[in-house]
Amino acid sequence: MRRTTTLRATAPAQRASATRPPASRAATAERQIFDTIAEAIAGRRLPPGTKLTEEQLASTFGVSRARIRRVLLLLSQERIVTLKPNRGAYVARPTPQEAREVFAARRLIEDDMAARFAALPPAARAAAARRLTAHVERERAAAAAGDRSASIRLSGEFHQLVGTLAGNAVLAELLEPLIARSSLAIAAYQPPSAEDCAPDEHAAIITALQDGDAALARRLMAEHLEEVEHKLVLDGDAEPAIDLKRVLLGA
Amino acid sequence: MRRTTTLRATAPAQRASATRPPASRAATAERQIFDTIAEAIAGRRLPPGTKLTEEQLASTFGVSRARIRRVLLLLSQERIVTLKPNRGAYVARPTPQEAREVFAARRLIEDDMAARFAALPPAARAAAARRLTAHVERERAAAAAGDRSASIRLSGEFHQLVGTLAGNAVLAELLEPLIARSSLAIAAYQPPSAEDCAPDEHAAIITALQDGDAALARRLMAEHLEEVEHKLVLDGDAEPAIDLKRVLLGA
DNA sequence: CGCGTTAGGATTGTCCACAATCCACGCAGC
DNA sequence: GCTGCGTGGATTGTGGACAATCCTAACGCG
Repeated sequence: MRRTTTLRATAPAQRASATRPPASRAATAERQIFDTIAEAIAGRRLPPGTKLTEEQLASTFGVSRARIRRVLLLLSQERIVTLKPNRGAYVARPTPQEAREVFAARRLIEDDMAARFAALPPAARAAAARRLTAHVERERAAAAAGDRSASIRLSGEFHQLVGTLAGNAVLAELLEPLIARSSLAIAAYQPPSAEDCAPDEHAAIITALQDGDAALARRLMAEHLEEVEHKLVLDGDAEPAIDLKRVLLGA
Repeated sequence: MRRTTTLRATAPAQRASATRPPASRAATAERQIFDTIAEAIAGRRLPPGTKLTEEQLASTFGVSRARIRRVLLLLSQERIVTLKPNRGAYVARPTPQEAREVFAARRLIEDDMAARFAALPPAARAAAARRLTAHVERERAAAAAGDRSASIRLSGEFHQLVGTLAGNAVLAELLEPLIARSSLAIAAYQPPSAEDCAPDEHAAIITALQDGDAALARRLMAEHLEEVEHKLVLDGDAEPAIDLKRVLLGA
């Protein structure tokens, strides 16, 4: 037997809000599997291109293949996983173009969210800022402990949290897969030398949000996202197959 | 046998781009079913709350229940359909809050798209504007023919087309379910007296886009969306169940 | 007469076995 | 030695059967 891909069952943070206490047992189990895989991908323990065999996942989580199948379908809907017919599921590899577009979409949405957050009534704003501050503390702790995977996850969750607290749930839902796709783009295109997203920038954003300084918050958020994007190497080396075709057509 | 819900098999416009000519036969069949149902919902032939029985859908489309099941899962991901565990699938009924948030998200995204479109290089912009104009012609024809369902569908497709032509595919993907959800909100909250989206407003937007007048295009687009939203009656009458509870608590 | 209870029927959820598809390897032919 | 073509093994896709769940309605009891 070949060495199976490691998928440690770290219980990830609950996704969205758990409305119903009991809910459906099956549905929650499925969500846990979803979150575990999504988190492993976002945390870059499963790099782009990794094959996700149904059987392996089924035995890993101790469930039937049918359930894995549904989870993979859901993951493919978020563009985190690519489903090739009769070939199986693979961790998605965004194209440079797609990566740029994802970041553009994030800038648009998160700019609006920053403005929205800053416009919150003072009391709610203060409470929300406290939650953000507590979150950044956890980011700092993970960074200090050298836990790279946790750092990455928490950094994404920071942005998600800003969106959730900003008060438009629909926009926050749209943001969620974009953050995951960003992480995928980073995994694919960030040179190993570059540092990840520092908690300090997040802290600066919080200060602006807390003060209700919408203009500053938006500027900092935009700069923060641009900085992350600019660390990526998105030019050059297109797909080898395409290159080949061009060579043949050009020759 | 009871009268089955009418789901005429009008072949809807191809969704996104059909990259591969053969592709997977099953996948395309599934997409067709998806599109047919989605279009029936968006066209308000299936109003919010309608029960979507797996068996009925399966026999209607002549496929197995398993495939219907996948389609319903996908539809529920787009928030067009609500999946209640052990209860089945229902056409979603957005809350007033959700409806407002959907329109807010649309304003944000479509404002950006209008700006993007207006900033296109002149040649591409002219070509794109021609496609929009051709589309509005079809809207006019449907309106003149009194085909309400087609009018609604084409009106949604206009916005989708602006997004597609504006050049950010990721944003255009995000917009798609938002348009469907808008249609659902309209079905739920627009009084029967109100008129639908008129093609003339679309034509005015096209002119501004064509001229590269970003400021005007953005303003017209924003006004257009606001007008649609303001026709809805989103205040008052919360869920009856909630009302009951409040009465009991208050009494 | 109203409420709680309990079968009945229908619908959804799950699993399992089989069919279809595809890649990798090996082999003949040039 | 390289190219092209079958064959084997593994993996995915599909259908059908069965189990679990829930609503409806009738029934009996207080």
